[in-house]
Amino acid sequence: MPSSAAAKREARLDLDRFLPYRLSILSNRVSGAIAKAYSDRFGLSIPQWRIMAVLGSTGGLSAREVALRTAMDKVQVSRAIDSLMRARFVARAADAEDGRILRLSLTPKGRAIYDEVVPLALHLEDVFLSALSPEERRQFDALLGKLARQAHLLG
Amino acid sequence: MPSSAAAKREARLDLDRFLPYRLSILSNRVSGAIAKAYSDRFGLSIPQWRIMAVLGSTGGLSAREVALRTAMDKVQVSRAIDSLMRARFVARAADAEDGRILRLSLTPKGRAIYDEVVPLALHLEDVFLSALSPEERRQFDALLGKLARQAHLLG
DNA sequence: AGAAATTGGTTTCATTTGAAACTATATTCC
DNA sequence: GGAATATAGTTTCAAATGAAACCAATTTCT
Repeated sequence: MPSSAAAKREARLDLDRFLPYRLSILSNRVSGAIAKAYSDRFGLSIPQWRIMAVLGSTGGLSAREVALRTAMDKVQVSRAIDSLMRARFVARAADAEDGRILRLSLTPKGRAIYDEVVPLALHLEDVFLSALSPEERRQFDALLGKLARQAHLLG
Repeated sequence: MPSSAAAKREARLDLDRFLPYRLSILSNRVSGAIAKAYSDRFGLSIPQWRIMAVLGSTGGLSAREVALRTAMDKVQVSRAIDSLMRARFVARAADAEDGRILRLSLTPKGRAIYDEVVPLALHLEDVFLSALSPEERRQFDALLGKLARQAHLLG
């Protein structure tokens, strides 16, 4: 069933050349650097910030919809929302039609933080990507898209 | 201080286009799929497997060296080694010169597992990368290298 | 030589995490 | 209409995690 690279016996695997591993290291480094910036300046964790990010561009989502968009699980979302509500960054209101659903949105205070964090986020992305030329960025973007679709199938 | 993309006011940020986020999702999906395969078939966690992987290609490393190569922290390494030793996949012996150091290696049993897992790992990598043409794989490899170096600076 | 500082590795403790159980509302099926 | 099932969201409990404290062996400095 393996095809090309999978050798016969005495197979070797060099972690430094194993793409899933390299991807994981890179992602952790980048997320770590960003998490530190958010946390230092705004006291936000990555899950908290992700929720702010989706609510900042689309208000009125339910927790479940937030979970779908952020690829977080519902427990994590529930807990992050809890802390964001205690910090008064996020508010919620019952849905008019479905009593199980709570619609979430940024408070003015939350919006103010959002407006500060977004430029920081974009700046960090920019610094990270400054290692690539514009053409390379487009390539990377496209390749990431293809791989994401592929990974979706494996999942 | 931000430069290009960081807009003025009413800044928006679409998570789906934010590269650090996309990278994180992709990496988690891929690692998750691989972790499941290792765990289902061999009962190995990702940290455990990473240690097996480095010891498989270079025996006689110390825990510290393993930690360096795998980008894991020393607590995590210590614990994973503990479990691998209980499973008799890994053995260790005191270093002749430095009494603090314990040199690690795969046992025959560990080597046998390693020889089974490597083809599986390479196969999964292959399936994952089958979304890309050979040329695209080379590109992705190169871009990942550039970004890793860049991320190293930020870290 | 011996005190002080370093380094390899483990343990402790508090926090984070996720799976499964749970509550409450909606929907489906008879 | 009402029992059975499904869905939104929260809570519980056990395991994974990491920072800091810790132990032991080594090196450095005087």
